[in-house]
Amino acid sequence: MGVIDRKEREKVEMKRQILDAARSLFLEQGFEKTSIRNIAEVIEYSAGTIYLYFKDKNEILFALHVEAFGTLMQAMQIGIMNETEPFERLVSLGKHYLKYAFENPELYDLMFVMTAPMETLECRDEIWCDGERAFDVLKLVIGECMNAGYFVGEDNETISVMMWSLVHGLATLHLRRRTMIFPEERRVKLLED
Amino acid sequence: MGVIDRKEREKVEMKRQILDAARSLFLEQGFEKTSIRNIAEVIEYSAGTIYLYFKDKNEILFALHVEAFGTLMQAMQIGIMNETEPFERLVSLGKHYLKYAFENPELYDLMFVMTAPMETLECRDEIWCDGERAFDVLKLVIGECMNAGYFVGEDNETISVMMWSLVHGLATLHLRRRTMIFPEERRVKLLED
DNA sequence: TGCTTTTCTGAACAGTGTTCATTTTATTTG
DNA sequence: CAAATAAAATGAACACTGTTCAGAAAAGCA
Repeated sequence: MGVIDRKEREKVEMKRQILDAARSLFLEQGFEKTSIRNIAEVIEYSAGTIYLYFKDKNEILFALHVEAFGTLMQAMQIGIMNETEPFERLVSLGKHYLKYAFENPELYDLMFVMTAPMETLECRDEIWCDGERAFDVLKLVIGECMNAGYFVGEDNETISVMMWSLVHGLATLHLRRRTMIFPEERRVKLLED
Repeated sequence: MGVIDRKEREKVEMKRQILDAARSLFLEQGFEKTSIRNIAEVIEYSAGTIYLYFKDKNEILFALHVEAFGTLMQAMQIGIMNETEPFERLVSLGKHYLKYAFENPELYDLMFVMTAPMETLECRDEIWCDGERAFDVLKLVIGECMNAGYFVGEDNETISVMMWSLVHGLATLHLRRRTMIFPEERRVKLLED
């Protein structure tokens, strides 16, 4: 029965097609302004067909959310690999995080800002375990820094929250305002001592 | 002609009624899920009537946005009044900012997160001048701190952006996740040295 | 009282997410 | 190969959305 294997492949390929079209449209004109019919038109199917592959418009968003977290994690991993000295690692991690946010502003939005349509869904818990894994990476790097004598007398988790807050705040403020003209990089270096 | 004065009063009162109903519904079920007909039903008028007082659903959101910034500014002013020593002022400012964000989570969202429906409008510039005034307050307080010898060798604007990023990040992360269980206050104190 | 202006309504339009009976297409069986 | 069965795709339909606008109702003025 090679047929059922092929069917399976066709199914995931169809999902891919839908997700690609959806991402492109979401990032181009936003989630709310993109209709199922729009997506259907792009992939040249009828609107109803999409509901054979995703039960919801929200489920499409959710799938894209998971993907986006995957690529962010990848970017963070690269940030870690590049440096060996603990503190430099932290700086590199921050830089790559911001780089990702600035290069994929709409995706970043989709990950951290657009909770609104999600919280209707019951996925609220599972959706953030990706986020927590990213947070674990940060805690790990900061742990190294503490071992190297950097944040003396402070709690790891506290420092991690601080760091993430700082960088996340930097990201969202930048994405929503011009406030800082260009030198994002210098800031990352200046901030810790 | 006291009549036209009364008409004017009735007009602003009607606007108030609409805004109150809209705020309540927005904060309760979200912007997108609230329809003009919902608002109309609450104030016991027909849907069309609302368009005699606001040209858009977005304009209603905009009006609420302005109001929310007003109350935030108020909260910040109180934060400043309470302390005289520059650094304690900064801490108090941060605390009151966070307090406001945590006590009015949906309003905070409305101010800083829900840009999505706004950016369609041309108001992008005027809408943020409120935000910049709040930022000016921060710069002022930080300026005092620098005079008192706190952030040596750093740029005022840079520090201000850092501070705001940190606090804003803290706010949004907290509003979107449980991550930090309770001790938000201690953090504000720990962070600067 | 009539006449004018303001306020309000409710039907209409084009769009939305979603469902489902029906038709088209693909696979398996005789 | 043809008939029967299973799978996939359609498009009409439903209840909703924001928004507009001709006409009805109310209020102000002479």
